[in-house]
Amino acid sequence: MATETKERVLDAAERLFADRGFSATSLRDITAEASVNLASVNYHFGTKEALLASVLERRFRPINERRLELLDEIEARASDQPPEAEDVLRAFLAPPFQKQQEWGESGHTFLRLVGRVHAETNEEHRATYVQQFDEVVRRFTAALAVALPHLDRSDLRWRMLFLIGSMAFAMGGRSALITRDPECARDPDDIIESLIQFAAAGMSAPVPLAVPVVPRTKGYAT
Amino acid sequence: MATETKERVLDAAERLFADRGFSATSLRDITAEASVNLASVNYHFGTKEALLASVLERRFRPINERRLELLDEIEARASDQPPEAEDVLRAFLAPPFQKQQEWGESGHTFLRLVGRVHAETNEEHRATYVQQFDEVVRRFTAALAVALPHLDRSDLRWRMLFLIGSMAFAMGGRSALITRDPECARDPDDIIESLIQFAAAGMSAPVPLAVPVVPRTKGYAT
DNA sequence: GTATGATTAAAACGGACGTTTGATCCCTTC
DNA sequence: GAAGGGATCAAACGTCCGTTTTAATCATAC
Repeated sequence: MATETKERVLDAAERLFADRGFSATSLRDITAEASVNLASVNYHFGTKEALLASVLERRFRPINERRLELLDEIEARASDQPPEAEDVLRAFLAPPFQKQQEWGESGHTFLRLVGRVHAETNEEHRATYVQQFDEVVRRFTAALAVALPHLDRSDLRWRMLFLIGSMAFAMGGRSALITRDPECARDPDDIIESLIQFAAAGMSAPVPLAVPVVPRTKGYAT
Repeated sequence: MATETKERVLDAAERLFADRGFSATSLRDITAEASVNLASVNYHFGTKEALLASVLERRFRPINERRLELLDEIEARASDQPPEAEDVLRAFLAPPFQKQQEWGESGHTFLRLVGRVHAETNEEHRATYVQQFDEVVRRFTAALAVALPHLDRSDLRWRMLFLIGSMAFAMGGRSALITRDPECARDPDDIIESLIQFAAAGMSAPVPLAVPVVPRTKGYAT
């Protein structure tokens, strides 16, 4: 059956990419793990690169759809006043963790992969998935700009970068910092709440008065 | 000259590992970039893995020494009362960015590598550098536990994970979120300050169960 | 000048990689 | 039950990998 083989390959690739990274995982590893023939990857997906894109898209599409859905609700509910920053952050941060719970074990595997993909700076690889986030980033940046009017464009962008870093590491969740201490184990709902507390406070933090209101000119440094 | 070849290899490896990742970079890439013979890597470093360890150690040792030095000062200065969380965070976050400025271009390259290494979950690779952070993590965890007494052990660990995620992404700094917008360019000193604001607020955020929800003050200024 | 030990150079090693190829299977459709 | 076509299979393709080997080079001490 075609669909079964494709699913098995996707599952195995997701697991191995998450564990070892893209380059360090061979198609032979994947097909052995999936108990399918080596050639079936190229038959069904074309190339290894396209396989990675499929792995990511299978998970990210529903996550990003859910994010935008929640943001739509927030903006519809408070149409004339600015939305609460915490609500916007929740709409952004919660869906991956909730989908993880839906998806069970392979959902957890996927979150590790996400953390890894976020660190992939390779330009070619990045192009394969960056567009998946394009609309999400644009919409949430705009919503947060309204919810956090004390941040200028640059502050907002940088804090969003910090936010995404926190999220990526929370998703990975396998840092020795946490895993070595069984007392620190948490289920996804608690991680979401901790992360939202942290992120909401960080995003809402005042900016020091010294920061210039005037846009920074080029070559300002040194 | 022995030292010159080693340095050239370390510089090239640092640059290429940062750009492409460990597995995706071949020794032939590195030696071509460094204009040295292929065999010199194995001669001087033994294996590719050991080369990565050398690349990381060359940068991390002075950074972590500086971190501990600053923490020593803080703890000596306020020997009987708890230190300020922001000061502790600054001692942890500032050194990599300051060293980057000392080191110039290759310092910037290294920061990208750090972001990548933090996402490396491969167990064998991790073991090669985790011990470099062992004392740093232990000391700073203890200091933050004193500075932030409203956090229990688990909260503190998780927030430190979020913190390190923010730091790793700030170090990478090449996210499309930032690089696509020249207006958002910042020099390292400003990045440090932004990151410390974000991190201090996030780490200090109240814990919902322990403390009733504090109405968020719309912090426009201090 | 020559011996010596460290460094560089060139070439080759076996193996693993992503991908392609034809043959073969299996299931649908007539 | 024959035909057709998508799916699977074992095998092989050429390439690149990390590492090793062997020879040449260099500086220095005798």
